[in-house]
Amino acid sequence: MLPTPFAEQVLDLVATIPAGRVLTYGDVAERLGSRAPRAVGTALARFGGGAPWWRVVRAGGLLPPGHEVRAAELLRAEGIAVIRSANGPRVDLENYRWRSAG
DNA sequence: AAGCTGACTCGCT
DNA sequence: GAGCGAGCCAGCT
Repeated sequence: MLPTPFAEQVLDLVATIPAGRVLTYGDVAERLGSRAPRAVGTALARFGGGAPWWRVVRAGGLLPPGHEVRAAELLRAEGIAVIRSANGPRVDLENYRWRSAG
């Protein structure tokens, strides 16, 4: 399967996220002028292999379902503190959320 | 063309 | 703070 144009946009943007910073699915979608965070997740699920998918987290800083452990390790390796909560591991968006345009 | 599914999000309890 | 339900968009069958 070839990446859809939307998926390519997602991968391209995710690739620009600096190490030590994170973005939410909603942020990625919004930066692409879209309102489909779910499509962002799908794109990373299918084609995220070559992109820093762990820098994309759910709203509230929650890690991607089914990839919490893997993402937590990679994030910690970049200096991002992963906090454990009942609903899953999460990062502090206030401190690590990436803002390239303010 | 119509319907189903999904690495989501927001509002309420 | 944590759990449940409805809403939205893009892709696939």
